[in-house]
Amino acid sequence: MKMHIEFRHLRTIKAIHEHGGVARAADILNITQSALSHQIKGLEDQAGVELFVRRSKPMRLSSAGQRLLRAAERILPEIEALQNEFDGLRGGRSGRLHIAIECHACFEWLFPVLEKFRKHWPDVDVDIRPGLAFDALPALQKEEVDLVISSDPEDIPGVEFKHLFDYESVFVAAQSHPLAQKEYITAEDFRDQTLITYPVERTRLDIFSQLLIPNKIEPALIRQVELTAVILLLVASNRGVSALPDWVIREVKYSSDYVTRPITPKGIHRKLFAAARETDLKKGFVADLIEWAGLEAKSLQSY
Amino acid sequence: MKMHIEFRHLRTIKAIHEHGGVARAADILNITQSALSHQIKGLEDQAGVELFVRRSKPMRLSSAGQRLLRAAERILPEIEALQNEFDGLRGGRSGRLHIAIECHACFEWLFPVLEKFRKHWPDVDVDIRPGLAFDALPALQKEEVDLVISSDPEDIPGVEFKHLFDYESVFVAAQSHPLAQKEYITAEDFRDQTLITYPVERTRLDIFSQLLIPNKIEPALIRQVELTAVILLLVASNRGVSALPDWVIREVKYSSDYVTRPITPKGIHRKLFAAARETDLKKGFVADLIEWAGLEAKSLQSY
DNA sequence: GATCTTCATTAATCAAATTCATAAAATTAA
DNA sequence: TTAATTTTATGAATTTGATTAATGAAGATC
Repeated sequence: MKMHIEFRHLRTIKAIHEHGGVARAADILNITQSALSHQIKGLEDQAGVELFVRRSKPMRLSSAGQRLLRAAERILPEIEALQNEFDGLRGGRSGRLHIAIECHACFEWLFPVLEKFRKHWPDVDVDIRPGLAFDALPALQKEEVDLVISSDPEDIPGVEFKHLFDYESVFVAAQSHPLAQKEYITAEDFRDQTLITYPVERTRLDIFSQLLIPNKIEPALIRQVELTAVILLLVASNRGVSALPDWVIREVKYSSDYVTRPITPKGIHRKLFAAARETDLKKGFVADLIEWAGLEAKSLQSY
Repeated sequence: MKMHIEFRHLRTIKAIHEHGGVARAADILNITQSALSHQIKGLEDQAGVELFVRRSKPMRLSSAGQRLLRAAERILPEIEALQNEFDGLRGGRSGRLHIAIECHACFEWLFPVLEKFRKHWPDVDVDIRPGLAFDALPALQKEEVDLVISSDPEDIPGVEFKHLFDYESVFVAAQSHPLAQKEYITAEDFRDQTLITYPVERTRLDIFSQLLIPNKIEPALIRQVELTAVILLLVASNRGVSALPDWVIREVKYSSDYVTRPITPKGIHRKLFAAARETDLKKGFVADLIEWAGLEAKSLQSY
């Protein structure tokens, strides 16, 4: 009454069927014929079912045996794929790279990087997860995510922040907008404006975290828009103002009817980092992605 | 460097994930915590991959571990279903009943029987296979098929023929047909007729095996038609004559513009049998099907 | 900081898969 | 037909490897 079905049994059934006989199967499986005979007997005992028809000599699968064979043919490839995947994982050829981005606009430059990445590391399972952007760093520690794009480095054991590039958060408005006349923009200037932002928490928007929250200023109206191109469109047609990373504006040029101005006399300057677990940084594909992200960033700066 | 992935490992991964921790999982699996620890270590060694993150205490699945979990959740239900199926098989509740029919017309009375059967034995995998009707008996021995409906019992070891019912193969023609005047039909009568038959080999048609072949008579034309109703339609509209089991004609009455006559003075009388392996005859569902087939046959006779 | 969990490790034990040697049954060849 | 060959089954010995018990270390929790 012991002995469960094991992979060994599935392999046995498959081999016996494919090579027509226990002896031949035993050869293929590098095992004695006796072992297979015992194995089958054991399996038939515990299942309480005849797996083979023994009327004629090279014994054939019974109907129950055929049912088992079908299961084997579905299950075995699955487990082999898994083994291969682990082999690839060990060799660093395959793996998982789930990226959490804290900065919404980062889609813009991340996509071309991921395109290149996909080509070079086809066996790596890439994904972007903007959803859990809030507590991305804990998720990184828990291995729920493998890379975080963030502007706020923290000192977390086991997690390393790699500097990607610097950027400036700039004010954008239509050419005809009154504030377009000013040399630079201040917090006060936003008080009676319609501010267009990405649909994320305020704390994750530079304009709030760096300017409006410290100065306790609330814009007249906030309008949330998903796509960068649409934000710029709305700004150009004077439906509001916005604050965006400088490279976004250089990249997306659907209209030139807007102007940019620094925010505060010195401007809001920020850095962007890629955070990954130290153990993962040794992996080729993680290192590559970070390197390519830096390169892509540079090419954006050089306009 | 030994140890393959086994079902035990899949169950372990699943249990650890579901119950959040090795100790709790061990409890569920009726095994010591130590055993699981060893098991995981062994698996990680052979896969060469860390399956768990051990940074924090109730340890969590790593990305590789999550991949393994996904596989486990696909594979385990499959093997459990198989176990249940075998349990049912042992109890005679489930099983396979693939039927080969040698007589084409038998569809007619077999379908209602199978309807009843399906209701009483929902876990039995029923199928009709008219395709391999030629060498059905060898297929029965090889367990490629489980029941054969045949008119020609043979003495095969391990196979038993159960008598179902007697029938007569009768001649059918339009009322206006010249042969409709005769008391009975002879082989000679077919020489200048268009004979309508089912699209199967001649040897499997009573009219050929019992009359035309022994008498070396060839009909003027043979037309093959699949459906019984269509055969009777064609006969009624005088496009040819046919020979069918008497119960078929009683059953299908789309037209009454045809008459039936015995073939030869005594008529062609035949018996129909169900053949099954002796070992299967003990099974409840096989016995039931044969019994119900007999009953259905009787109800056909009683018109 | 003391206590309680949770997991890892070592050595011993125990179960079961495999092997070896051999028999039995069926198939094929002579 | 017998003889030779192939194929599967069996029993006892062996080896493998999974499990356990006992204990230690490292977090977590209060």
